Amino acid sequence: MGRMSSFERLRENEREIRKELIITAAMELFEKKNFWDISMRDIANTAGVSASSLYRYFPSRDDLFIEALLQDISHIEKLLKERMVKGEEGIEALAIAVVDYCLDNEPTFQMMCHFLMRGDENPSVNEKFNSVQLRFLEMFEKVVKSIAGEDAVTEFHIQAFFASLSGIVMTFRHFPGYTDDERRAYIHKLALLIMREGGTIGKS
Amino acid sequence: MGRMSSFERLRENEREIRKELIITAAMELFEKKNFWDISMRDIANTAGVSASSLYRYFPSRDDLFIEALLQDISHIEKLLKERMVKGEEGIEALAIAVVDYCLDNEPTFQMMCHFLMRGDENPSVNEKFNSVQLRFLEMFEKVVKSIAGEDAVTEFHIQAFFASLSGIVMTFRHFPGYTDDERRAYIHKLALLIMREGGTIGKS
DNA sequence: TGTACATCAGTGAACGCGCGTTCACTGATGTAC
DNA sequence: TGTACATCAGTGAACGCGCGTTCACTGATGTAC
Repeated sequence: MGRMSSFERLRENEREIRKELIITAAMELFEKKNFWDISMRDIANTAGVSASSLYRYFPSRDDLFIEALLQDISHIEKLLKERMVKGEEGIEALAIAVVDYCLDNEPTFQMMCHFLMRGDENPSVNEKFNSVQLRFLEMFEKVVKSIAGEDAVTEFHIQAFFASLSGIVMTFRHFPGYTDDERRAYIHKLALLIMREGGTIGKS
Repeated sequence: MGRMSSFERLRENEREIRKELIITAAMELFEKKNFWDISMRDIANTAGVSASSLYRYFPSRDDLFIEALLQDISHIEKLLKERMVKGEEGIEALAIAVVDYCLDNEPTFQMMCHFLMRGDENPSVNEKFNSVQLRFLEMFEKVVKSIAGEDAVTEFHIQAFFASLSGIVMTFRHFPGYTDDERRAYIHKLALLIMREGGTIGKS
């Protein structure tokens, strides 16, 4: 960044605050809409600015949402840690917590899947998402190790583990013929199955 | 359907054949394009008809692709069985085969994820996709049981199992910093981890 | 103190695009009597 | 055999939409001298 006058720093701060406000507006919309149905105009309206203003702060819609995703990481981390402190313990409780987060924050989950699926297009967006993905996995690693101990688990296990959970959520999130609660219970069950007995299939 | 004259039956057959040709055209495009970048006009051009003609056969784009997905099921089933016959054996080989299919047929995988993620919108499409999803899972169940035996596995295991594989593929399909081959090897590794030692995390 | 200039947040209007889909129509084929 | 009618595949042109994004501009604030 180099030297900055106090004024410059102040302006820079204000700029960051405004970015923050825009992202907050976007995340408010998550309570009302699908990730895919949120337009730049929606976000602008919610933030109380014009659509063109958004482009002063984010080069594109994708860039904006990547930053929202970045926010979510710390949000999730905090939430998981809280749940762990509250007496729920062990990797299995963590898995349930992760699943619940995905179910209770659909647009975040949609957003993540969106970026995972589109591995092409704008290279700058891609690069940003890649680093977000890495931070995600690091965050999970950190949380798992704080529960199971430093050496109990390899990086690979953790990765396989969280990727599996998202697959289960994705596959059964709208499974037909159940109420929301039943679906959640079902997903919990499958998640625990993976955690506990993944390896026992066909071995008995 | 009731009684049909021979002429009516003939016409009905021709109609089915034309539908087939359209779907084939769509699947040809899978070799060139993303699922999301294939437009009705693209399909029409490839099939050698006008875009408006497609609507004589399919009420909407989604309906068209659902039928393509339906085709894929039998395609995958055949392919998995072939691989199993060729001497590769066991659930683990099956997992690798499934992963490979997803990696080698990106647009099919994208299409599946697309419908899994959009659990709203057109209800008729939804209903169709739900039945496709059920058939998918039944197909996997059938294949697994033909390998591991009728009673070796529960429905739940199989579901958790395939959902996990798709999660792993989705998460690491574009993981940065690897070549395609390395990525594939990495995904194989994670898939096998889930199959073999899912339950051992944090238990040692 | 005043004047000329630079910076930047913010805006309304418009661009440009491509999409899925519909519409009114043609022309071929078969049917009824 | 001929005539009137029904059915349906197929089409080109257009609809209608909403999107992300850009543009030319205003107005406030700070800076240089």
